[in-house]
Amino acid sequence: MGSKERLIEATSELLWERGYAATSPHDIMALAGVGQGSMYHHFSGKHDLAVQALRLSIERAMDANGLLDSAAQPLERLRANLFLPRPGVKGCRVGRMTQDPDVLADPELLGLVAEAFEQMHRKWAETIREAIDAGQLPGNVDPDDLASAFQAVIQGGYVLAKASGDQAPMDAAMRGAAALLDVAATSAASQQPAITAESSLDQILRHGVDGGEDMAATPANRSGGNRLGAH
Amino acid sequence: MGSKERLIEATSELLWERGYAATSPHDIMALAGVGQGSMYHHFSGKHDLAVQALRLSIERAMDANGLLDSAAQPLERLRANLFLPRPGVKGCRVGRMTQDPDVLADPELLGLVAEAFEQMHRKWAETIREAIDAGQLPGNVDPDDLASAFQAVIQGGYVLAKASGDQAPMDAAMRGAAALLDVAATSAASQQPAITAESSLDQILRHGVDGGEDMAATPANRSGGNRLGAH
DNA sequence: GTCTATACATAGATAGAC
DNA sequence: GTCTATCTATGTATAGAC
Repeated sequence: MGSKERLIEATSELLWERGYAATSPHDIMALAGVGQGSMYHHFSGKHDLAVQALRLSIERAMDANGLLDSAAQPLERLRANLFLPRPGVKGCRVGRMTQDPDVLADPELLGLVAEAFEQMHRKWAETIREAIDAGQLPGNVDPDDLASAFQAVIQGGYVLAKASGDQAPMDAAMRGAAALLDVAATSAASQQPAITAESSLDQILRHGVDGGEDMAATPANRSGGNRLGAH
Repeated sequence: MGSKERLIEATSELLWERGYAATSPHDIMALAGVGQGSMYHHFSGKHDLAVQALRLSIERAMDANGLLDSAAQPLERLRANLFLPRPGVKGCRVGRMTQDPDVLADPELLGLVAEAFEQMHRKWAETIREAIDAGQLPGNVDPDDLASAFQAVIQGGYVLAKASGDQAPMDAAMRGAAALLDVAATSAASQQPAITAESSLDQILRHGVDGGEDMAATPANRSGGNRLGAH
């Protein structure tokens, strides 16, 4: 690995650990093990170095979330992505940048971060749409809103973990989000059957218990079978 | 307002806008309109100033979330708190601190942040417990997990808003979280009635519509009924 | 209590030798 | 391509006058 790559790697690490504003060229050179001459030969300065390092970090972060693109059932992809191992206490390489004043003031750096979040949002929303289409989630939730909520719970999970110095609150947040997702999935699965079952009860009550016809083949029966099959 | 108060107010604002590491004593003095002599007379240094300013910020942030302690129905308090107006693009005065390297390295500052998050967590969890006890949320969700999820979705909402420079993604995240909460509430509301309805149906089915023998009361039927009750 | 003057380290970048 | 030397501005704090 040449000096240039080592400098990019070092910058990427320091951007993660200390952010942009608090990282000095001196820190980078020390971690990369190169002198000032090399750094200013390969890069125009701190900004240039940060742009290239951030591109690398974002590329890696997107790859780590490739699970959303897998071939599994959409609902399962959502759950699996929530429970992806994430280094809460170290924080998010990308989300971290949003709190750095010098990043916010730098259109190029901020643009990279914004684009990354938009791209992840599209992935989440697409998978949620598939889940709704497959009847795995209720049709009355907005996929874009839900996508933002999942992005937020992950980013916020990092914040909780860093605040406490402990992974536990982030894991708890993911479990809480997954629990709500499960309730929604159950609701979607029971929606059609539940309505049917209720109306069949209404029918029975309306027609009387000894009315007679078709009992075994009631929707209630099928609903039980469908629900088992759905999961 | 004396120099001391002005200095604390100015520090509080700058901690919010630029964080701790990127805020210099010079910035603070300029914003407060006082000289160096005043600052080092009232405070031992930057750290001391930050501690007192952060205490103030936290106090205000807790007050802003006092809604969770209101007398309204617990579920409504949860929803209302999600939809509290929040300055997404400006970020969270408290959560912001978790991304500052100099805060993470300062036990006193980090301790204040950690304590604030714990306190908010207790508020959320307590309200969620009340909602479950009131039958407004399903009994099988963990209040602590759900509390962490709500804290995270808010903190993450700030991150999304700062990344995009737009309040919209944060609002979307809150709507998404509220939608999941609503599904859970609907599920809880239908739970008790559902059990009753289902068990009455089971009874009808078990005793037979035509006086017959248990044909309708197959395991498949009961499993469908039980699942409605259990979830 | 508040001011100005001063001190010392670090940030970020340039110059020029090898 | 890489190194050391140098430069200017800023961060953080102290000294001492008023």
